[in-house]
Amino acid sequence: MPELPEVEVTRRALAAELTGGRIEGVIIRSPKLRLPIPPDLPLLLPGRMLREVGRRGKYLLLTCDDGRLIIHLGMTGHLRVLPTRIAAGKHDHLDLLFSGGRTLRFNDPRKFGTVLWTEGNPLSHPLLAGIGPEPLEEGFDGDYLFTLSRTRCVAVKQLIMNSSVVAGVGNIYANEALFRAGIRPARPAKSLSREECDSLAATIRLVLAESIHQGSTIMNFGVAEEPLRYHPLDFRVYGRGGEPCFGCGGMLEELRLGNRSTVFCPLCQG
DNA sequence: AGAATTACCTGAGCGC
DNA sequence: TGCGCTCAGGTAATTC
Repeated sequence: MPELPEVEVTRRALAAELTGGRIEGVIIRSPKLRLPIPPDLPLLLPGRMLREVGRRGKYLLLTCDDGRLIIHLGMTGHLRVLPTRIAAGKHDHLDLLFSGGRTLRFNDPRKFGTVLWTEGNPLSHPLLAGIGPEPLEEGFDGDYLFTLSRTRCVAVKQLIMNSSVVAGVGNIYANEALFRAGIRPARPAKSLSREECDSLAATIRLVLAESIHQGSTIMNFGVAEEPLRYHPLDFRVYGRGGEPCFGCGGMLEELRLGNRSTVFCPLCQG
């Protein structure tokens, strides 16, 4: 599932491929997403140039003349740039037809994704206004985490997955960051020391940056026949419950926190 | 305010 | 082969 690194890799690819392109047509094949695709996109978008591709958390912001598309990939959504017109398939919801014959295609089997249009300040849009600091930018560090966690009894893993606390940390990277910081996921957030908050913030930044870097090197964005390859990393704990810890060889344990699969090493994560 | 719960959705993997 | 079941999980909305 796309998490922040996958969204960032997608952002870079879209920016490289489509910045400066003009939207000539819009085809809504299936508007039915959790939030429906606005039916007036085919009237609104043609003639506008794509100026910039930004990101806020896991939301992509496709800034056009006098407005922008807000796109979230949900659990199973993906975007592809097709070099030519290619017949649509199952779960293809939306095509943006660009100048030069290229198509930006949005596909999402599970329909958790989002495509919206806004002409106001995107950061004050209801979906984006309450999102916490970007983990890779100024404002997210151990000091911030420490201060914020003093009154929180919730498990630290749930805290860092809360988008109002920090943007874009999903289940995979929450598991990975806690393992690499040596912190047990079920620890009450308020029990973390200042040093542990420093370590956790730094580790979140590290695992996200690593994955963005590796993802960028294997991007195959233009290949129509294949799904985008994400996740170049072999995860150290995610999906490995019951298997040996790479650190100590002991068996990784699995439990559920906030109804999310949680894997950790009982020895390495004190 | 913080925390817990639920709804949304389909494909994959499983046991039988 | 196929049926029915469980699981995967980001986010918003709802409730406590």
